[in-house]
Amino acid sequence: MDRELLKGSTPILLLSLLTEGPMYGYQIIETVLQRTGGSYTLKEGALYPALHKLEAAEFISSYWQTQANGRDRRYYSILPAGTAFLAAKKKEWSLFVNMVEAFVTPNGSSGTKG
Amino acid sequence: MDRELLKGSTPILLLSLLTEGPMYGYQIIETVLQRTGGSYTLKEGALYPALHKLEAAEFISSYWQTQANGRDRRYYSILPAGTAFLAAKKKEWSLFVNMVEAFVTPNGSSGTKG
DNA sequence: CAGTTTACCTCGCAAAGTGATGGGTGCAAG
DNA sequence: CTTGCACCCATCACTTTGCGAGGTAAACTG
Repeated sequence: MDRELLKGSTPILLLSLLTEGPMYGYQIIETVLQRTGGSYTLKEGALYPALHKLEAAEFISSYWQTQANGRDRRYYSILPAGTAFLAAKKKEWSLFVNMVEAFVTPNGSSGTKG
Repeated sequence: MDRELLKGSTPILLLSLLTEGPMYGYQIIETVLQRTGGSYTLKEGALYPALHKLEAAEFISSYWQTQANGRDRRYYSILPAGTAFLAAKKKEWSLFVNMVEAFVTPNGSSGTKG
């Protein structure tokens, strides 16, 4: 997967994931890895800064939770502002996709065969 | 349009445009501007370095052409290697889009309403 | 006790886009 | 002839983002 293509899509991914419920960092990485069948390993160096930025913007909030075994995990959950931001991002996303596809397939031919 | 989303999509855009025929820099900017209805202004600082990189990789080639009025224009045209590269990029692109959409719409709902 | 897994995080680097800036030509207005 | 604009090329410093590597620490495994 082209890393340059990924740039900018991380917030959408994160916010989308969090609409399914609170998650912690390590879990997010594992989830992305599993759902993409191993083709996309979200890196810690990309995840944590992105999470912190989202939290600083008050799109998500975090809380520490201690498990039965004593380990602490930092859970992130989406805030109303994050949901609104995600909705805006989704629109931007489809605009972006439509734009690129318009150039890639100017005549409208469905050339996306895998 | 989110500029971070655009990162990495420029080569696909450029190569796709050039499959329609040779074009020069200024023309590319104007074309993108018109086709997107003014929503995406491809910047010179993004275009020229991208074009030069593509040429260095021998995906495209350029030639200067003098117009009737004496002005010179640098035309770029796609090479066979560029066509092949574009095909690979297209696959990556659809993989990428499918991946993001899988997270954005996990249940498969077509929620991309304007 | 040592190694692996879980779980958090930061830092230096590379790649790409933005805004600013600059060079030069042709043409119309004053 | 000078000013200004449209055309046309291009580079540079800065910012953002992801990557790879490194660091800390606790619990489980052998």
